[in-house]
Amino acid sequence: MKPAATRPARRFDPDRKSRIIDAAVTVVAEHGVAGTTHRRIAAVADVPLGSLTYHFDGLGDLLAHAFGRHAERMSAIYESCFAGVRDRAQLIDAVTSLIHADAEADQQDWAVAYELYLAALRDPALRTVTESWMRSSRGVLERFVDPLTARGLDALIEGLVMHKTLSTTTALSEAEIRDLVRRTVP
Amino acid sequence: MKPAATRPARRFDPDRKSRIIDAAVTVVAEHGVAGTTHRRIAAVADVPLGSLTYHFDGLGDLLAHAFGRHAERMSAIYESCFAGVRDRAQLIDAVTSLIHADAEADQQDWAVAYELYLAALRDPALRTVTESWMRSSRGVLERFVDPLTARGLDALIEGLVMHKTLSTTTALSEAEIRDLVRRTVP
DNA sequence: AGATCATGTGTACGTTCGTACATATGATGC
DNA sequence: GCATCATATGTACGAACGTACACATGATCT
Repeated sequence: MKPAATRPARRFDPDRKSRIIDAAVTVVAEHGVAGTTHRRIAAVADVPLGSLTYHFDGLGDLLAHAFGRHAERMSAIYESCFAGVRDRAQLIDAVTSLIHADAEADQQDWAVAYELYLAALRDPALRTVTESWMRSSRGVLERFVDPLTARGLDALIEGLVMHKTLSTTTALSEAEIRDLVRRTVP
Repeated sequence: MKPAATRPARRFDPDRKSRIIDAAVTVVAEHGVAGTTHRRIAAVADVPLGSLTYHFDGLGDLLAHAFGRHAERMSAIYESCFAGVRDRAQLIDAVTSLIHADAEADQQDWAVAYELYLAALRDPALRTVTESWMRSSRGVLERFVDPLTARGLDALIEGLVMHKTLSTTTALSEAEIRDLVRRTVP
């Protein structure tokens, strides 16, 4: 008989490493990079503490993986958001809905993105992640508009979402957002 | 005779509290909120460790003061940047130079601002600081344009500066920035 | 079935943190 | 000049952190 109830002894958990990365993203979303610790991630992923240092080369390495995964997910969201765009009007609609949060990206997703930006500002090892994410999002926009307009749209999205996320009082209406978006698209 | 050279015994330092706040801003700029500790601030301000808990009600209180001071300084920069603006062309020039970092705000100032945004996202006590700072910067712009345009400009500034701060590779030229700014100003 | 060994985990260590508090200090009233 | 007390500071403590490592575990091979 097994030594029942003494040890869960959960072994052979094939996508444990992947689950740890997801847990790390969750913890960053909830507590920020500053509040992200091995122990919290382990608790969310439901794995022992030692499992983190076993699979990853320290907390920095784990954070890099987490941000990388988040960037991939955000890229996918961008991709699907602009998938059916055919003309200028549809592009404006897509950007507007992305900002107005009718799209798939919620408040927490953007919060993680901002955490990444700030972390990358101080940790050069994360620059590759931000660079590739920016290139990806800009690349999607460049299918429809010239590079400069793409930069402008990217910045406008970032800025409006950030203000929307922070400002508790007065949110911009969808019509107002569309108005602003339309101005930057020639 | 005094017990020379044993104790500096620096007492009655009238603007010590203010100096501690400045030191806190410096530490946040260099190490981020995550790397901001009592001990580091004390070292920069050149005061004993106990002085921080004496003058402030914990680290959170000190951070709030630091962010408040930074917001004031940024408001002053905005103010002086738009002081001589008379017409649309001058407004566009002012915004462009603010983004292009010919203005007084340097990279570190913006970094602190982003730290504040992120911290406020999780700490409601900091919301008052961000709210007043946003109201202030928006108020300056609203002297020249309608409220919606002010929001758009504010977001564009934030987004472009953020991308500029992060992206190491390709920076936008001043002419390109001016082009984008001109589009959002009707 | 039993020996073997790569794979995985519990625990303990050294460090650093925020904070509290007993004590030192010097300005002030007598 | 001396006692007094608000002001300021050095130090110590408990908690939480990242990380390392000795040991348990079960798949694999003979």
